[in-house]
Amino acid sequence: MAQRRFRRRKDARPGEITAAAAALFAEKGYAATRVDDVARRAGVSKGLMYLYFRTKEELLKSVIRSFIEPRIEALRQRIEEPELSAEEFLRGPFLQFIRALPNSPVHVIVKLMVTEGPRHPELVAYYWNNVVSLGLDTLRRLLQRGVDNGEFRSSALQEFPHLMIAPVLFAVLYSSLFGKHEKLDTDRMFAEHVGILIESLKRDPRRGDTG
Amino acid sequence: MAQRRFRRRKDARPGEITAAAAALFAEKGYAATRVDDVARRAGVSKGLMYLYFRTKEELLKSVIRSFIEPRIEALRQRIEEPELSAEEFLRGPFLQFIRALPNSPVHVIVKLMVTEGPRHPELVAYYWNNVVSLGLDTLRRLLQRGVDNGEFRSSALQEFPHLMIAPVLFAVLYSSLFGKHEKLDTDRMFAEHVGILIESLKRDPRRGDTG
Amino acid sequence: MAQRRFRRRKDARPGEITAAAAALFAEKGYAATRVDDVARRAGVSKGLMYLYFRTKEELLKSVIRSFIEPRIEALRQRIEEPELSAEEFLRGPFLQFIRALPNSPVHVIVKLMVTEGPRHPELVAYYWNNVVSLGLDTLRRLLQRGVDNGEFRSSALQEFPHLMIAPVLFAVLYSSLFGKHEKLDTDRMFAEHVGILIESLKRDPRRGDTG
Amino acid sequence: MAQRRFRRRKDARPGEITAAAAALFAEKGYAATRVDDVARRAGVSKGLMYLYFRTKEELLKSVIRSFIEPRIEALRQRIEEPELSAEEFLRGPFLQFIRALPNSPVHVIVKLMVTEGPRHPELVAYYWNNVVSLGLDTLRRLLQRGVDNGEFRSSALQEFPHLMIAPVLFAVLYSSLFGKHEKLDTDRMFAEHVGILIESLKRDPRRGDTG
DNA sequence: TATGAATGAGATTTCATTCAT
DNA sequence: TATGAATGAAATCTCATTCAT
Repeated sequence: MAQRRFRRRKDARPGEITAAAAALFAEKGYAATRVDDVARRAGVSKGLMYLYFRTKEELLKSVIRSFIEPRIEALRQRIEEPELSAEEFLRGPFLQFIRALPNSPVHVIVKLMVTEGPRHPELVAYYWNNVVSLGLDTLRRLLQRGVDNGEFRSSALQEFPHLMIAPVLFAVLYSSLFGKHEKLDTDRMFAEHVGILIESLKRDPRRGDTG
Repeated sequence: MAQRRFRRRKDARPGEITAAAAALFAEKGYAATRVDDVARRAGVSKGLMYLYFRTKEELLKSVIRSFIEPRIEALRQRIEEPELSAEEFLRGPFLQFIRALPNSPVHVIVKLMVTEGPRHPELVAYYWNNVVSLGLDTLRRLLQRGVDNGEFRSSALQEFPHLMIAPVLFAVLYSSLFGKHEKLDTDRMFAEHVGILIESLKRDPRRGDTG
Repeated sequence: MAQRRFRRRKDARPGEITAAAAALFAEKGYAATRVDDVARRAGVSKGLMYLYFRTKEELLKSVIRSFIEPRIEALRQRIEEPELSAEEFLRGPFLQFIRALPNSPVHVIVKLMVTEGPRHPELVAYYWNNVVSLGLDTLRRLLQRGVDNGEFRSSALQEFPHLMIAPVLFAVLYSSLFGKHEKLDTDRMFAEHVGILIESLKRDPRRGDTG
Repeated sequence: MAQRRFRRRKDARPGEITAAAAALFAEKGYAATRVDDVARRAGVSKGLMYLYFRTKEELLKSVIRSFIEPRIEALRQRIEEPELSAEEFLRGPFLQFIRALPNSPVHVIVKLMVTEGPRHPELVAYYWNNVVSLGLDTLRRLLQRGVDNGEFRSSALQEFPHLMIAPVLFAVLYSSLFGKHEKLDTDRMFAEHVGILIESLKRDPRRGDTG
């Protein structure tokens, strides 16, 4: 009988609010975003927000979790694709994966971690445990497989797989900050990057050395 | 009996205040730092702050400028050291330069640019013009010298010198965020990074390729 | 047990606040009135004030408008009462109108215009358009009617209807300033004033002259 | 021996400061004028101001006194010019006197009295005693002389000489506020005003009446 | 659930006044 | 005298949070 046409399913609400918050946090930063703004963008009253998130900080945590959680599984699954050689994996799925990142909302979480991380150690720990160390382990295992295969030489990259993803972090921040000044062709840059890595991994161990 | 409230040192004050602000901005972020805090840390009254900086934003701009200005000259001077070969330059002064960065206050400016940049395009432009594009140009010229020398092959790195410094940005942020979780040996990582770069630049052009 | 803090009367609030502000501005002047005072007098929190008026200046403008708007129509309507001769109008409704002014809150707006006008040209323009020039026009039309009637001679008063209301401004300010020193009987003074005006308007044009 | 070329006579200082303050108070109002502004305009350091005027209020009082004092004598002297008939006096010296006012700095004191008077009763009393009541008395004596002469009839103007100067107050404020909207020809308006007054004072007492 | 008016603590900013020099 | 850097109390303004409805 009543007017229930415009009533949304209430279960969608928290997600909608989190999404609105994520967009605004990315745009203006956490501190500069007013709860009012989030409510307006989510099409919800301010009071309702406090029904789902007890404080603004809760909202921040929710935003961060909402970015990490759906990606954990994806990350885990990408790990071993045993049909491919290590080099094929790097030139294929790995390159494809990192190419997608600059156009994805990772920049949101990167910015939030950079700005708010120092005041929220538990978020940092959560992110480190569920994303960073997981990712680094995966890369290490990949390199090890290459070494075991005989594809790759043993190298310091196994200690510093960070170097494999550093350009991704760089590209994400660079594009978001200096996009107006320089349009970075991240696709080609990442291809070059992977090329360099593989070159190094495959080089004749008798030559070259490292400081 | 001592405490002399009026210290009369007009010339030193702006610098002292800027330094205090920089420290706090780095620690807690711009928004979360109260003008009061800066004043207290600088050992100065709140009112005096507004004698030197008309608004909190002016203070931010001053902090950013104070980081950039003294480094512009340093950057310019480091450019060409003609006695060295390009490779020697990379393994010597360049490596030394980037090794110093994670322990320097760069992380302050990186964080500030990431957080406040989007709302202060003129600061971003200033930083891009005076630091970023200058640095990239320098690297490009170095690579070109190597190519002209016959030391290096011609490569896509000339288009993407960004890859040469990406690990620095990475390390700065990584250490500041995850320092508690992993102590990154940036000295060795950077050495490995330079090694990889040179290996790539020197490799026999008949082999290798790029995706 | 009673005091209900939330009174929920959105529609009434702006008016209540404006009224409180008007009273205080009149009493102490705009600059010397603190927003806090207005809030307290309106029985409202400081924060709420800024929900309705974005700055203290907005509040001032609102006060001024609140004085002018309701009077515009009154002014318009008083214009022509065709059953009365021009003289009858002056001795009747006109006299009655100006007699009411010194006891009305006009002094508030007069003071505010005098003090704050110079820094708010748009308010001055608004007041001039909606009150002053309207009033002067009305007086001119009245005089013209008298001339057309044959009641009045044609005179310089038609150019300077200002002279007809100058005593009102005078009385308003004089009473508010020197009320303690001299109690001015404005009723009788205005009657004398109207008498003088009519005497002048009706005099035999062959006699008298003007410097 | 020393550099005393630029040293002003210290006795001129207070006057210079008062003049600067008067100009600024007139322009922006007392409250909106900063002590700093006055110092700058007077070409003096802020500290020095406090040597001559212990508080900002002292400065205000000084400004007001500086306007009143030099005019008291002038007013007294203008009183009786026995060679002239009352009408000649009104059409001559009186008209000339009031014509000068709108172009003089009276508007400064008028504004200051209107705005600051309510909070400084002693200033109001001072002004009333030394200017207002003095002026009204003078006008009353003039009218009395006319009546005694047989020039004028006895009238309510003797009770309300205020009506004789009301247009002056009006013109001063009107010009200062609405000068941009209407350029008032105060010379002609005052002439008309005096004409009306004299007409009334001289009219045949058998006719006319006053409500 | 849902609203948004209302609060109040706390932030930024202003400015008369002081005081070492 | 003369300066102007420095102070601090008080003003304006902001915003996360509450709560009557």
